[in-house]
Amino acid sequence: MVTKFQKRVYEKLQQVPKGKVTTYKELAKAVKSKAYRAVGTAMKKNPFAPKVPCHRVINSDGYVGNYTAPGGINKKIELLRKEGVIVQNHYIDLNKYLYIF
DNA sequence: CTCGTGACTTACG
DNA sequence: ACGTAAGCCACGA
Repeated sequence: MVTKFQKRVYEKLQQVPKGKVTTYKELAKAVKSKAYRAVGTAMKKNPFAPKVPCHRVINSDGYVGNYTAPGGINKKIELLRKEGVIVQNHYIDLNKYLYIF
């Protein structure tokens, strides 16, 4: 099922424009919560894909993180590059691509 | 209700 | 700088 918490997260995530990314931390902050891990769990579920761009969510350091969908982490990077995001060795330049709500 | 798990973060040695 | 441990929250069994 889709919990209220997840809805909030997905809604915020949809605000991230193409060519930009956000971090689990920022996303959690955006929903006034510190459930960084729960955010990750929500992405894993992602009942609204591809409506919800879960591939635009990365770790606070710029590391792409994980990705359970078919294709794995590699696919995630592909998608990001297609959107114009430069990804190097699983890392993204937050100063250029981090989207702040 | 309690326990275990995870697409995380921060602190410490 | 790097690896490990602890802290965190939400969710399913």
